[in-house]
Amino acid sequence: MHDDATSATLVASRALLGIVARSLAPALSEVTVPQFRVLVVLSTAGPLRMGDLAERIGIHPSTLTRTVERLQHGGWITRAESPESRREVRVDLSESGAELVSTVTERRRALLHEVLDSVAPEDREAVRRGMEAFARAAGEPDARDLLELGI
Amino acid sequence: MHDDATSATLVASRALLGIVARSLAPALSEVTVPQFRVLVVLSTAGPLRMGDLAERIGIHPSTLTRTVERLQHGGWITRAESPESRREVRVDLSESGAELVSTVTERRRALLHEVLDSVAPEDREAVRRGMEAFARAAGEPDARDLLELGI
DNA sequence: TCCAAAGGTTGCATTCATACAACAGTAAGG
DNA sequence: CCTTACTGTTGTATGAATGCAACCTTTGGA
Repeated sequence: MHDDATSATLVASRALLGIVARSLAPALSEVTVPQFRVLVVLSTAGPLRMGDLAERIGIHPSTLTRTVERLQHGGWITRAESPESRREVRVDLSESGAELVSTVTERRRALLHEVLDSVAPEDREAVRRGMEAFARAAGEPDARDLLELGI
Repeated sequence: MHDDATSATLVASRALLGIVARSLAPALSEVTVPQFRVLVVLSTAGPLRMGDLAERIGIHPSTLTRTVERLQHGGWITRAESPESRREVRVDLSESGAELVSTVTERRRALLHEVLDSVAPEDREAVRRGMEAFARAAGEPDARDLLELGI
């Protein structure tokens, strides 16, 4: 019965994907997708130990060592001995790293705003209400799923 | 003025991304993202010559040669001499390849349907109308943008 | 004090994507 | 015909992600 809504949402999802992709583009010219994943996790979870970070992302610690090495070299993160234990390594976003992530978010927001500017005024309330209802029904997406796309 | 709608859309976009990611997961356990890109282009554009395909995806022809080699080896595409000119190579989806792509689309549709199932009935019309209005305002996303995400 | 567990890193090996340059075969125009 | 342009592939090189196994440090417990 709500196949119309499904189709409409499918189409809208394509449009949204375009926006997401465009918001991501500048970041992906600086770092790779797996690298950006690391930055995103750090930006939402805060500083983490290598092991925990690897665990969250779902990669082997040795892989993370190399990726983090590259990120540090690029100045996107900081790596320091943990204050608690000298064998633990604490990774955190650098200023540039935090900025890179927030650039993406802001750009996405700006692009959305732009689109909504061109929504017919009489439809705007439906968009707000529809999107809210949809988000409510979908619930928070699993972080693991989002990471798959590097987001 | 429509900041509420922007925020709502931003949140909804995260939910949608989760769905897109989940719909993509099974395919990405079979082929890589760049490989899937090739399949998607073929599924929308139909059979193409190597050169045109490389052009659409935006990669070097020699890169495509290798990627196509892997896809053919996996049985996802077919490669044949063009009927028009013996120096041209015509690439097309195999049955498995077409199936892989449609699996993703169908899965996405199913997941969306499921979410919409749990939208409060009184909101359903708003979702449909809102999504339609949004998609209309956003327009067709640039194929280049979508490819960025491998979609 | 000494040994086992915890936490990371290094060595090593693969796979993939990527591009450039050089090349081979084919088509088309003169 | 013969030369030039077109099409795609091979040779070569690089960089990134990835995992496993071995290893070094540091902790913590006995």
